Amino acid sequence: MNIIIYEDRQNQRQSLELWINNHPQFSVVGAFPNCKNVEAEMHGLKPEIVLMDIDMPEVGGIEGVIRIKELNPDIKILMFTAFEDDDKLFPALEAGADGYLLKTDIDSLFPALKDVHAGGAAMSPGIAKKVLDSFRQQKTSDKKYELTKREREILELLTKGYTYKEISSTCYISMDTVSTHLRHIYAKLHVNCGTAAVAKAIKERII
Amino acid sequence: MNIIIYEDRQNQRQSLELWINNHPQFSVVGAFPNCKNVEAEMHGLKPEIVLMDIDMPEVGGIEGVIRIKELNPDIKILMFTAFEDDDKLFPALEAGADGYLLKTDIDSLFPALKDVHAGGAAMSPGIAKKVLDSFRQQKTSDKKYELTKREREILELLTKGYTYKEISSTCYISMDTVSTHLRHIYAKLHVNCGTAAVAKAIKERII
DNA sequence: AAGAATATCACAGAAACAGGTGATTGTTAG
DNA sequence: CTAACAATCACCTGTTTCTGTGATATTCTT
Repeated sequence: MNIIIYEDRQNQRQSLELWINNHPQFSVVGAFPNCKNVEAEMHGLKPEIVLMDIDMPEVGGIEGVIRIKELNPDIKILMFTAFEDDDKLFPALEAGADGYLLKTDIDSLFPALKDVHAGGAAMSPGIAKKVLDSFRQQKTSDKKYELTKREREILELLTKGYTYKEISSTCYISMDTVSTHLRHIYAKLHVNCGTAAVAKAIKERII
Repeated sequence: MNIIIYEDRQNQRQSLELWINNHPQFSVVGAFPNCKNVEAEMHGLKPEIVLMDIDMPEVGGIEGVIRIKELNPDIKILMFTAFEDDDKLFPALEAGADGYLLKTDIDSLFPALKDVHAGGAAMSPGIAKKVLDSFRQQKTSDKKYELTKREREILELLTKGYTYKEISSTCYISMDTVSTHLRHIYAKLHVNCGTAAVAKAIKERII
């Protein structure tokens, strides 16, 4: 399995390379301090897996992931970094990284390399937790604002872009009643216009 | 570490119990064929981790996760099942499972138990891949409507409930310009009012 | 039976918005 | 260079929405 390493600190890069090359199954075919020339390096060295640091001078790891995945999505990229904060994590995953391993988890490096090579994804447990949480975050509140059935109904029509007039004829009530209901809805959601209400309703899965 | 097992097949349940009890660090304090009485069982046996199958008669594993997490979110739940399909996976994660291990990955059971106990999440590589993919899939339609940077910026402010006036002063542009931008945005999104635009923007993860 | 919550309707003024037309200035890509 | 696009501004008109202040009828709870 051919691997390229991107890591700006020279001693880390070299010891990583040595250590990986010691494993019979893996072979480091290149190691670079940043992603300035990823395109050429991918073409020239044809790695199957890229081990990617994030914080690197000139062209960083997240930009590197974007470029590599654009070039060839089949090249697997395992982030290998000290960063655990969302600012780096989610952009990296969105860019298309196949895994995200913390450097403290170096024991899991070989299994992780095998996992991503097999088409799976590898993540440190804490990272996986963050991903799951963000995945769930969408489905949180529920009854918090205690809208009545009618209010929910009208709010839902509002999110569909209906005007007061359309809502009134859909529900067989007058526009003034629609207006009254929406007034109550705004008060309950602590907003003061339709767009904010719709935003809140959708984000918090009220409708 | 005290563990409860939910697994409908008796021989699997028993051999799992034996095997886990053999490990010095873990102790099975209960094993049941379905989730009919989770509430009582949680109260009586006070487990730290629940190992949860999905397909069980009467009350299944996903319903079990919902009930347990409602009762006490601190109890960690590791799904342990043969199902790899999205129909079971995502509902389980949404319900609040802390990990999802395939039965074929039984080698990873003890590390996974330790990971979830430590507050992390554990997933089989293939499962993690699905989660990452779904995570990314949301942020795809980014270019579908081809909004410009400025348009996205203004749309985002609109979703926050800003009025034209507020947007104009936030962006240091005139209200007429805001109006022009929004007109273009509505045209691109094929809507004709702010609420519909906001609804579409959030639902399709444009902002 | 009284009180609370829900759903309905009305009037009215001020503020905000939608849509049409038209124009200028950069920047970018062919 | 020119055409297309992005971003900006202006004016105008009619419509829609927001907000305040009321009122009535029904149902549900205590």
